Amino acid sequence: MVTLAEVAQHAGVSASTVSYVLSGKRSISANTRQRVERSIRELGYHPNAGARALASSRSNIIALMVPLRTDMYVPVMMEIAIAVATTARTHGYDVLLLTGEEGPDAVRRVSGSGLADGMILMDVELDDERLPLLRDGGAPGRAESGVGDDQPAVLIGLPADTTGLTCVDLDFKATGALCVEHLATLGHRDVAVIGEAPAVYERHTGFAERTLDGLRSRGRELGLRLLHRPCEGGYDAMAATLARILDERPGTTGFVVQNESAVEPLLALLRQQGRAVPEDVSVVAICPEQVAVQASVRLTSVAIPAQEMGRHAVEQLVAKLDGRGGDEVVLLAPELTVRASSGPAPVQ
Amino acid sequence: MVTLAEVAQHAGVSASTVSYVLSGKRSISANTRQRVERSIRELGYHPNAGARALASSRSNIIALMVPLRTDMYVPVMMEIAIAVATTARTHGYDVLLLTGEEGPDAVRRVSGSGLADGMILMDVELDDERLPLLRDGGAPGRAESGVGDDQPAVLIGLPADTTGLTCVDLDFKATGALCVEHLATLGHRDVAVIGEAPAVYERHTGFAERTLDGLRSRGRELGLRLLHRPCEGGYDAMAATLARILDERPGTTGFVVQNESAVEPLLALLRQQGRAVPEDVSVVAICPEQVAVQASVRLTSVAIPAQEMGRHAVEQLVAKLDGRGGDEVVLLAPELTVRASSGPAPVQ
DNA sequence: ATAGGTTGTCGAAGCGCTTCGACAGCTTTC
DNA sequence: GAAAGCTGTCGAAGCGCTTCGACAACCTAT
Repeated sequence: MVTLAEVAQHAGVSASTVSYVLSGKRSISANTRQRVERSIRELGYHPNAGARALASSRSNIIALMVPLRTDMYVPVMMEIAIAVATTARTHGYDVLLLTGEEGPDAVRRVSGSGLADGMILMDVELDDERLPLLRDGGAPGRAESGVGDDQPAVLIGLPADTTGLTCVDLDFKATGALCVEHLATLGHRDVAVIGEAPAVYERHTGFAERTLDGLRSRGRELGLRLLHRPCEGGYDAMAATLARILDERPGTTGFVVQNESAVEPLLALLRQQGRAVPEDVSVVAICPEQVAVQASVRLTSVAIPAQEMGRHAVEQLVAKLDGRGGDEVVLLAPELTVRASSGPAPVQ
Repeated sequence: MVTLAEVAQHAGVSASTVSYVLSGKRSISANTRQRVERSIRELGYHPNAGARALASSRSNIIALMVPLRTDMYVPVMMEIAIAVATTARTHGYDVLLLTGEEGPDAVRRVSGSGLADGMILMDVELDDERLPLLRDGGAPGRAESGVGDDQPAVLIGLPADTTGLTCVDLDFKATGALCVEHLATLGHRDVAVIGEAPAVYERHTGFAERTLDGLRSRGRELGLRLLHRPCEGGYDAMAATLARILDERPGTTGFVVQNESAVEPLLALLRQQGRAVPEDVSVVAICPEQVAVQASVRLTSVAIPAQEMGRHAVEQLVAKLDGRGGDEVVLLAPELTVRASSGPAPVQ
């Protein structure tokens, strides 16, 4: 293991000079800098992370807490995680992967031990247990949580109460609104919403409820008749759900699908029943681009901008860590792309 | 920030005593231990990770390098990553998430800086650039790589040359063999293999080639006629591939699918062409369980034991870090589960 | 009773880095 | 031409922990 001191000796300068070359926190003459850089290269020096963290009380690590369950949106989660890791590196940070398993304890552990400088939380519930630990010392007094030095954090997702929190998310309410608008414009009156698995709603995951809110309130304004049904992924569950929907509202011509693992089953079932897409029924999905273009019918969809969310979250967090306070809540505007799965409602 | 010294003072003992209570490396009287533990609880003490790493030259962190690309097996990757994180925690380790982007440099950086105690690499290519950095100081002399103190590592996947490396993987050769055996037993003679995207083969990812090897050699023994076609995911690509296959071998009655994003398109296309599954054609998939049971036809499949691979990898690595050298190469035995997508070959 | 073990605790050194204050040698300013 | 300000470098303190050797206090075996 090469140390700072060895580099210093090799370059004929003091240790502090090498440190300043590395950090750029004091000016160094071009000459000295070059000698030091050369020594660093020749000796293959890498600063020791532990020593650095100890001396500077900065670990240059961001913790990312991903959901443990894999019952939804796996590709989205993965894409976010990778975007976070990649973006973090461009800012000189590494990423520590935490699972939701430990819950609030993980937050305490990481923040107490100085393992990470800040954290990014995914899969935030409306009233998440971890939030009290993250709010910056706002209203309820100091000793509210035990984490005195508030842990800089960014949420991907939106809890019920965002005071004192920084959040990044797709604007799911606008997303819902956009979907029904599109269908309404095409003349559809009876629209069914294939939602996430019931468990997702029971958990009070914000995005599912916000989407529904957007769908409903805009749907009402536009005079649509909306039927919402949660649905587990897979063919069988979708078959049952579809049967119920068509039983209740035989005139349904528009579908909004939020559960990506219900998309392909739905298309197959519709085909099987002789309902042509988009001639007889239109389908709008809320899903990653890739799913939309790879489906058996190219789907009209609102994309979930996973990468952008990950990138944004990191940038907000880095801004916080640098003392530049970022915005509080960033909602990314949804974009609907028209593809081959939606068209004018059939004349009755 | 509570420090060791504060805990020591609060408990009326010396700092080293507290340290020994924490590490258990020396015996401590029950009385003292309890006093110290009480102080730790009352003060909410968490050892500082940096200081600990510096003093002990152990970070208690495992680095996990995931592929940057998301062109294949995303759910598998995610499941492995989560299993790694979860298992690591049970051994007192945290997980650092690295993307393949940095390549060999990431290995050098992490191992040089002491950021992690060991690493787990996924998506290993047959002749991976990162391997020379990981082989323990074997044949080619000391200065072979620049990483003198060899970085303990475990690969998930199998490179061409495994000397000096610890690897965990599904036995893909046996997997391929198992698939053709199943089809042969059912009386199928003409079998088509829907492979991964061409890029996966060009990259010389071990598992794809090993599967093919197993399929071919066992297929030959059983007297099958095998046709292998790489295939991008999605409906259009699958349609083109299927057309070519049926054009070339109209008598094809068996399919082995390795690309999970080709599964559903294939089923849809077969249905569309009036070929019933499993009456007219049989389909065997190599995919995670979840995909197999959620498909529109419950698929006969060989499962990819993602969780088990992740868990195994961590356990091997922890064993290495504890000085108990693990096995060198662990190949998990494949298991074929018969479901509704395979049946006797039609009589011609 | 005495030499030799155990057991439980402490003090101090040191891990490799950052950072503060000091200062030598300049240049600028009136 | 002295005061004031830069610039570039160094030495030393210290970050919070682990770990080694020392040693008091006790417990055996002779």
